[in-house]
Formats: sequence, C-alpha cells, structure tokens
Amino acid sequence: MHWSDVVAQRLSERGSKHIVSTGITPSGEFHIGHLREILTGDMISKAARKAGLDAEFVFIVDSADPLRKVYAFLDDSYSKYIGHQLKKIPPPDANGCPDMQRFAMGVSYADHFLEPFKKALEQIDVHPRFIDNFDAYASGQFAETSQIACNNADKIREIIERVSGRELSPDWFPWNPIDSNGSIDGIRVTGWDNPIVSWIDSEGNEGQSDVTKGEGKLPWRIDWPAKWAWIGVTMEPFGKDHGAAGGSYDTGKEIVVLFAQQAPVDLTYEWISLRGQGAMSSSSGNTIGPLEALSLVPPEILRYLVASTKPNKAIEFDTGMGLVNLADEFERTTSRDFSIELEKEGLSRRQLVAIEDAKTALELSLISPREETSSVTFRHLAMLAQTKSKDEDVWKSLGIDGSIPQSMVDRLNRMRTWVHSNHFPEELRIAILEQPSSEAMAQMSEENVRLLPELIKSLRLSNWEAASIQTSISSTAKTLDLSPRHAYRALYLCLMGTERGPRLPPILPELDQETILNLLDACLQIKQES
RNA sequence: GGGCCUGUAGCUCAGUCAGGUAGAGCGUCGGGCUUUUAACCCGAUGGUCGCGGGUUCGAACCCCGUCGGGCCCGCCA
Repeated sequence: MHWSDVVAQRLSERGSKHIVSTGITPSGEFHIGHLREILTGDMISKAARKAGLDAEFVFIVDSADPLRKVYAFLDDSYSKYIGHQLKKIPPPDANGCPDMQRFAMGVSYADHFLEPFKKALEQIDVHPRFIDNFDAYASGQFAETSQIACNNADKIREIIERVSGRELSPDWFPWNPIDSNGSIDGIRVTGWDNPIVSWIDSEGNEGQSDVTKGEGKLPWRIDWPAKWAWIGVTMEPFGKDHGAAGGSYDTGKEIVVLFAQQAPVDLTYEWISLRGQGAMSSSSGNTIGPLEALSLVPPEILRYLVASTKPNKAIEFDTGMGLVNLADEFERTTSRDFSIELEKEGLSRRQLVAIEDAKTALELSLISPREETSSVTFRHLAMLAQTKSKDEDVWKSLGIDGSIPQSMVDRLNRMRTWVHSNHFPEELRIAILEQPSSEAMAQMSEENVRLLPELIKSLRLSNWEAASIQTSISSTAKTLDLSPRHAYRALYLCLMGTERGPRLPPILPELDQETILNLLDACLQIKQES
C-alpha cells in the first residue's frame, strides 16, 4: 500500500471528517525542502478523499513568528527588527535592506517570501486553504486557547519541563506580549488577570496585553497545539526536527488535551538535501528555490519525487544526472499499463505491492491528463534542445505537427533553461572534439578503421543536411557489408571521443562541414600511421 | 547524556509493521534495430541483505550487542 494510503487508513479509523494541516514560517527564501511538507500534506488529503473521507487541506503561514536574527541575506539594519513579528516588518529589497516603500504599500516581510512560494504552489497544483497566523491572532481565533494556556501556566510548564527535559526560567509564562517597540524579545510577564497580561520590557517600560486580541502570541510549543485546537486539525505531517522525542509534537500532544482536543495523527518526514552539498540551508545560500526547481523540472516530476519516496527516506535532490534518471523513470511510469500488469497471474505479494505503489505514485503526480505526444524522454529532449535552436525543428523531429500541446512547449522551455544552467551534467552535453582523442583512437575496431576512409569520402559528397548524411552513413556501411552500427561508432570515437552518442544526422548540419571533415581526416591519418 | 532515521546488486532504492528458497529500475555486457543509434526491443550479468550473537524447522525481516552514515533534543520543513 502506498504511504499516503497507509495514512488515510489511520485517519479513517479516527473518523470521517479531517483537516490536514501544514505550516511554514516565512522567515526567508522558501526552498524545495518546504515543498516536501506541502506536497506530503496535499497527497495525504487526496488519499483521504480517495478513501471516502471528507478532508480539507490547510496551510498555515506562521507570520506571527518573530524575526530570530539578521540572516546572511539581510542587511545589518534589520537588527532593529529582531523579535518583531514577520507580518509587522518591511520586506527586504534586492540588497537585503528594508524596503520601506513596498512596506508602505502593504507588503510585509512575510508576504515578500510567501508570494513566490504561492506561485510555485499554483504550478505544482497544490491549492490549500491559507491561514495567516498573524491575522488569526488579531481576529481572536486564539482567544480561548490563550486564556486556557495562561490559566494553566503551571500545568504547561510541568509538561514542557517533563517531556522535553529542559528547564524553564522562573518567570516563564505561556504568552509572549509585544513590548513598546514591537518586539517579543526581552520582555517579562509580571501579572495575569484574564484576559490581560502585564509586562515590563528590557527598557523598563511597563504595559498590558490583551491575549484575546492578539497583542502578542503564544510561544511555539503552545502555539502549535492551539492551532490544532481552533482549526480542528486531525492530521499533520512535520519535519523530523519536530518529531524527535521530547520535541514539540510530544509536548503538543499533552498540551492540546488542556484545549479539550486530541492530538492530530502525525507523520514525520525526512529532509531534502542537495546532492553533494548537504542539507538545504538558507543562511549558506545553499538552496534551490521552488521556482528555480520548477524552471528546470516539470511540476509532475517534482511531485513524483515526493510521491515515490517514502516520507521517512531522506531525499537527495540532484540537479544533474539524477534528475535525468528521475525524469526518465517518470516517463516510463506514465507509459505503463497498470491494469494489464495487475491482472498478470502468479504475482508475488511484493510484485503486487510494487505495482500498486507505482500506480498510486503516478496518480498523485499527474496534474493534467498526459497527452500522447508528450512521451519523450528527458535524455532525448535534452539532445534535441542542444542540437536544434528552433523550436519548430524540435517538433518536426518528434513528429508533432499541427497544434503543439502547451505541456510540450513548457517542457522544451524548461529543458533549454536547464541546458544553459550550470546544473546541466557534462555527461549529456554534446561537444565535438577539436583534436582527435588518442584514447578514443585506440578503441577503434578493425571495422571502424576500415569504414573511416569511405565515410569521409561519402560525407564530403553529401548535401550536409540530415537526410543526406543519414543515407551516406548507412549506405557506406552497407557497401562494406557492415552494420551501420560500426559506422556510427567510428564517427562517435572520432568526433566526440565516445563509443556512443546522440543521433548524428540532425547534429552534423549544425556544424561546419570542413571542420568535421578535417577532424575525421586527422583521425584517419593517426590510424594509418599506426 | 537522551532519542529518531538509515546501512540490501556498480548506482538509486523496494522488500522489514503481518519471518517461508533475495527484488525493481538504472548501469554494465551480448544481440536486434536498412534509419527516433544517449531512442526503442530482446537476453544476460550482478548481492555471504554493515558486522557478531540469540530466538526459530526456517531470519534481510523478530530480540540483544556492535560498527558506519544522517539528524533531533534553542529556532529551522
């Protein structure tokens, strides 16, 4: 059974109405790691609906969280905003400086980072109900839970200290008021008289905060279960950081009982890292944003990556050859006929499970029905994108005429972007040698050598366009009673230094005939000398 | 110190919850393909399941130990 169906089954054991929740703090650039959170939630919701449950998918934007520190991409002038809520501070401009102009137009720090992510979600076909946490506080959604938390400060303290094993300071209180400057740092609660919290800030200013009006926020470990309570969350996937023993899920599970609610079904997922570069980290700039990823990879494939990997498995996102293999695997999967495979007799349990999982992973990945014409492998398209500068030549080569499906246009555009990026693997890059490679020459077989002079002759006479070159190559081979295979191998060794290569006939016309012939002559000379 | 995840074919992984003669894809090798030659089709190759014990008629799977990798326990998906 696919992992999403396993979760759906757990949900069905608890009831028929569900709210699957995810949440992210918009403290910096979003990256593909965040996509796992949201895709996991999306897929669980879909599986739940498939199982006949009533499931809603929500995405909480933690815009009430404070700025923790001046991140590497921010100007030092942000230091004055540390401790201020992300919804209440200006967005950074291109230099990382506070952009007061946009801020005046209503764009907050949180909005700045959230907007591109929302666009990525559109592309990847995820449509959650967005909940802005700051607004939720302001509109009183947290009023009841905040009051309960403050009334039960001792119980909550006991839970956190016991479960997480950390000691809370004597003046700890389950409410972070906002001080006279707008910060929730360095402030001390001095009294609680429902619904008013009295406080004194680091500068000695005193004030009062009404917990029912969002004049502050609950600390994270309480904020989370409070959200479960007021939204009615019954399922939430979260990163392994929250899932550790004594982590926020463990404390939340007990705290939520005070709010007369049951903790949601949980699912801990592993992180996504960049291949060879370790974990995704905004501060080191070691990230790939969802939009950047989507400029290279079709959304279906990003979905497939998450759908086909069990949540507890770490994903290494590889923008090079790994991507090619993933994309080609996806392509093969789309062309499988699962109904036939499943009817086959004598399938072992394992085989059956593997087929079902692949089928479900594919269903969860598809955004729109695939058109027949789109079954071109990544490799093949990579080659076409490199050898044909005009789109129409690509369509011609693929045998698509008439109207070109939009999905194909998108794929080709992405491929061109990828080819021109530094992510594109050298292995797939088409490069003609400038000098004969002695290493490759040593690999020339007797047939290859025999063919070479004839090939040169024939190519010199050809019209230097695809069809003519094709004929030259195969007829030369036939004349010598050899398979065209040998002719191609000879050419690949001479021109590219490899035993195999992409289809030559469409590529050669893009190159200068004399240059190619000179190179071949040089190769021939080497073989004749030896 | 406490805890979580992970180690299976050259590579990426499935199989571990419900123990029953090691699986898939990629790669590699061989063949086919008179022309989508990095495509496609057919075939083959390939693993003492990290290591050591235990339970069992039988262990990749359960139990104990051990080694290696990643991570969490202040914030981070």
